[in-house]
Amino acid sequence: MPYVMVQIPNTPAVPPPGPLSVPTSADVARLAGVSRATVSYVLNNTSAVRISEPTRRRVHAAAKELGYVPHAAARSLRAGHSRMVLMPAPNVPVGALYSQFISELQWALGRLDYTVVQHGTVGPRGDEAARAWAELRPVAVLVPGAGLGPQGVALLKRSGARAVLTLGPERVEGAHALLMDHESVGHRAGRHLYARGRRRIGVVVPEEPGLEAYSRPRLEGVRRALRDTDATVAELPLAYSEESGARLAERWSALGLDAVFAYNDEYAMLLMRTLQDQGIGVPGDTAVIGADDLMLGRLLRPRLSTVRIELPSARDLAALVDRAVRDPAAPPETHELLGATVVHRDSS
Amino acid sequence: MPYVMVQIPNTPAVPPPGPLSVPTSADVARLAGVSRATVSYVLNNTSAVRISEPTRRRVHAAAKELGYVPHAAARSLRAGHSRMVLMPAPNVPVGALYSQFISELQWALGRLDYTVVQHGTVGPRGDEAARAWAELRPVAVLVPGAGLGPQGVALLKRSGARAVLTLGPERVEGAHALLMDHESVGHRAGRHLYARGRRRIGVVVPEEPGLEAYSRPRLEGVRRALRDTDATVAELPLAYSEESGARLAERWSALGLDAVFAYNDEYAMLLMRTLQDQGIGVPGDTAVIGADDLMLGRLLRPRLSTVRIELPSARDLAALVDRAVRDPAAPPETHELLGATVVHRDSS
DNA sequence: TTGAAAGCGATACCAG
DNA sequence: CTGGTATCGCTTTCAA
Repeated sequence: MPYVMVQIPNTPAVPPPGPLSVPTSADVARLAGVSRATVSYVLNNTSAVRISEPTRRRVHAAAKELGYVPHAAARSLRAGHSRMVLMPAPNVPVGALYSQFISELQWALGRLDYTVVQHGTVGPRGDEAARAWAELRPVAVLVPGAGLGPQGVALLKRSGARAVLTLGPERVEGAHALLMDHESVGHRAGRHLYARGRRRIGVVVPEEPGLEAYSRPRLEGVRRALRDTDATVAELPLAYSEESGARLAERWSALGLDAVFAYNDEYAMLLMRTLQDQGIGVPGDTAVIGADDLMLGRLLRPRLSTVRIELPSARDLAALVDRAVRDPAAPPETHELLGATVVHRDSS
Repeated sequence: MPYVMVQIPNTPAVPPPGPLSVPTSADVARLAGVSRATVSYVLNNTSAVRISEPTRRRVHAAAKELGYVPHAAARSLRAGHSRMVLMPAPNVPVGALYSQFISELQWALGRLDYTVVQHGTVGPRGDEAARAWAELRPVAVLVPGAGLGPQGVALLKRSGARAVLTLGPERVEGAHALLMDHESVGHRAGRHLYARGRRRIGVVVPEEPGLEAYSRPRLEGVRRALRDTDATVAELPLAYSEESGARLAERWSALGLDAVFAYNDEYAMLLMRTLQDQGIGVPGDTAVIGADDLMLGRLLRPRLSTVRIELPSARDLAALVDRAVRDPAAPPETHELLGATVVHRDSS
């Protein structure tokens, strides 16, 4: 004989024991002897509704006793929106400068009551990753670097993102752009070296994958600075290892360069060391300039010249995100962040 | 006369136009002329159900046309679980070593089909933050550093986390522990300096907030190494700036130290530079040893001695997370990650 | 092979 | 002041 399973709606005969099941607002309601609606009102301090003080206390007590934590997904499903700002987690080793910036940005957005999540993306292609990001229905997406194309932006917006901001070398259709003009970093370096009388100029290009987005524009910037001059530019692949540095230094006299822009301060330190070990004088034989203005550079001897990059203030950027979220219809803004300035020390 | 609003369930008279609303599976179903169930079957390749090829194609076409992206929150709400592994985003400037490790871990967990989310926490207190993490109902939580207490762990578990792992100086009740034994880092350094004949030993303690979790154990390790010997230990507060370094160096002869463990390689570089600028010989007058074995140290002259820290392999750690998730009932494991070894170069 | 419907957890209407 | 209930988007039995 077939039997029928009868499920009593919303009221299991025995409350499921212990840590086996996660407490819900219904559990809190049951324990407090009120309805789920009341629980919701109390825990969210809904001002449109007055709940008596004894009831409030019972609800709070019940919630604490059960260790109740609201379910963010359920809440935002119901609400139709969240306050999640999504950023892809960097998948290349990223400098101290940048991680610091991320931290500050998180803090600043937190002040505005946003929650920042960094999503660990598998593939390097932004437009595919955009799909994974869109599944989380973030209210805003902040994408550093290149890789996100117009269709990625469109996908995110169709999925409810009220603002998409890119932080990178070029504008992307439909997104607010914070142009980090790495080309101008190279340009400043090239102009500086030229002004110092150098004419045969090398540019370090890191061999580590994932840095092309920065190294290419920097190289192009140097090229542009020296176009229509009597100076020449040589591209110098270099991995961040002593061996690679030594190999480059050995070839140095054959290269006949009198100056080098070393991509950043860390590569500059590596190169300076290996040049000095080869008996090549800095800045006498070869001038060296880095970028990023790390503490590191000030500690080297000779002190390292560098191109300092002014990152946008985290608070300003957070405010921009907030404005964009509040007014999604506004046309995408473009901000030029050209804070590249040469800090001339002793190595150039 | 009162009027009644009749809402036709699930079938708005006019499909909402354009990008105003986010397409749902119901929209896909309507466009493809099938039911929502069928859409779900097709898009998830449900093997228990056979769907005719023409239907599949219609569904896929409709999904693509609408730019449909499934709603992760709704899905995991229904499913009752997610594959999200949550980590707090570091809120202190963290070394290159560590960011590299995070990247690899994300990749390794991605291979196991987990999604890693770094949550930007506001307060530094882990137990309060735990509540915010719990709202996201992650399947596992991976917490570096100290700050998460037993009640934080309990809260996360009650909220459905099948595994909580801490990556830090000490065990936490209820969580799997990967003990990063910073005390032994200090111990190795102290023993090394003692063996090299040094007796008046300084230990740099960074003044930057947030690093105490690491600097305290390292200091204690040195103390332990030198207990019951004729050596003395002096605590040296130092901020990561040239001025702070210079101030410390000026006091140096008054301090009468013949060796120093400089917290890590970066602080060691700072200190070495300011000592040398004061005419204090390294290692002649004062031996210096750092930690972390950064490239940086090999490029200094004298080459920097250091304590190398073996981080666990990201793949192993990912596998551990996976095991813990699969078998939440298993008792918490404790893994000692004592990979601290002295790399003796020229500065000590 | 496809469709109808229940329900995951939380919120906000409306009625009592 | 409080409770019932529809709803968000999706998956998954159960029926047809």
